[in-house]
Amino acid sequence: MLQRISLVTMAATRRRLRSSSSATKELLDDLVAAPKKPKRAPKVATANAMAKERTSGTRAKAAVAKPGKSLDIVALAADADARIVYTYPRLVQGKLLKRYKRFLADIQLANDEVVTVHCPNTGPMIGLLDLPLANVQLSVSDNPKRKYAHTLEQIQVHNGRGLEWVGVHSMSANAMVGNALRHGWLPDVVGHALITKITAEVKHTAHSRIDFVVETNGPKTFYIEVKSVTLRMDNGRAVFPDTVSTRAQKHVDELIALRASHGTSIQPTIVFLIQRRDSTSFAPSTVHDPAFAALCASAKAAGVHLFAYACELITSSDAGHIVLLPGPLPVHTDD
DNA sequence: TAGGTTAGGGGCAGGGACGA
DNA sequence: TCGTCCCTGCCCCTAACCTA
Repeated sequence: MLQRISLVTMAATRRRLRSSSSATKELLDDLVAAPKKPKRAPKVATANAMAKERTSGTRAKAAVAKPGKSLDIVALAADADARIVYTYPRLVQGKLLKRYKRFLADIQLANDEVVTVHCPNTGPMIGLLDLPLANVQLSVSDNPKRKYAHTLEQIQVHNGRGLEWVGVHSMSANAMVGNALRHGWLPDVVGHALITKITAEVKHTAHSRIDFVVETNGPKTFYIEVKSVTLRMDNGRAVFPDTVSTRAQKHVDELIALRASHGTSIQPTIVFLIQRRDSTSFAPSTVHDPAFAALCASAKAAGVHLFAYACELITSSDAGHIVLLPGPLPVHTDD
């Protein structure tokens, strides 16, 4: 029986979340828990545990999904009041001097030391680089193999009304959605049936993986693709992508193909995770990638579900966590 | 032939998955 | 345990093509 449901007690969960030194590690260990072979301890940047592994290629007819990583399901949503989906055991503040070479940024720390950090967002980061010397939050890794110990996690932007933290770690969105699924915080996404199994990174074609496959005691299996959203327009609407993304187009195309090949036995779904709290709705960007927006409209018409959730960074003195905000937000695909 | 434009491809950093 | 593969997409370099 593949079903694995771990019972996490309320006290234990709260204890874990309070323990800043181990919270992230345990959360993420749980998130990617392997049945037998324990994984090595993830570092802060282990959001990459959910890193997508896809290759370009022709869209083959959906094959039988191959098993990926099984995720423990938290039967008792002990910390449902907090809805913490991600924890940074250690954060360092600084000011953004420049971002360059796609993966790098120079940051001035509080002691005036300038460090080069890894920037885990490969996009143009439109709207995030406007403020000179913007405040940033860095996570710190003790992995000796890393060239740069710091990872850029959050940038503070001005949204017209005030300062706002925006998460830039595009791969952490997968970890956040994974945790939300485990805790049952996305009932709109997977229906109200009992989740029996969550598998991450499931290979479903010769060249493609889906972020999550969620099985329930209902008739449908949910195939969920996660997209990280950082850009917000002046009208309060979050949009994705912020540049032409043929890869994102490909992913939507794959979900449409899944729907066409499997009918109603599976439910292809896209979850747009907005890594900021100041958005009131979401839309695929017709400005930055009209083809993607058109594909999303087609996908919706074909039966692919689109959801958008926002989250918020809560910081303490030198740590922080991400809280999933109530949702979903309205998704507009018709304009 | 020279200059400008466009297209294509590789490199970049980090880390998980997978196979040997 | 280790090596390899692959993901992200911008940037830069080179090649191909077009025009004057």
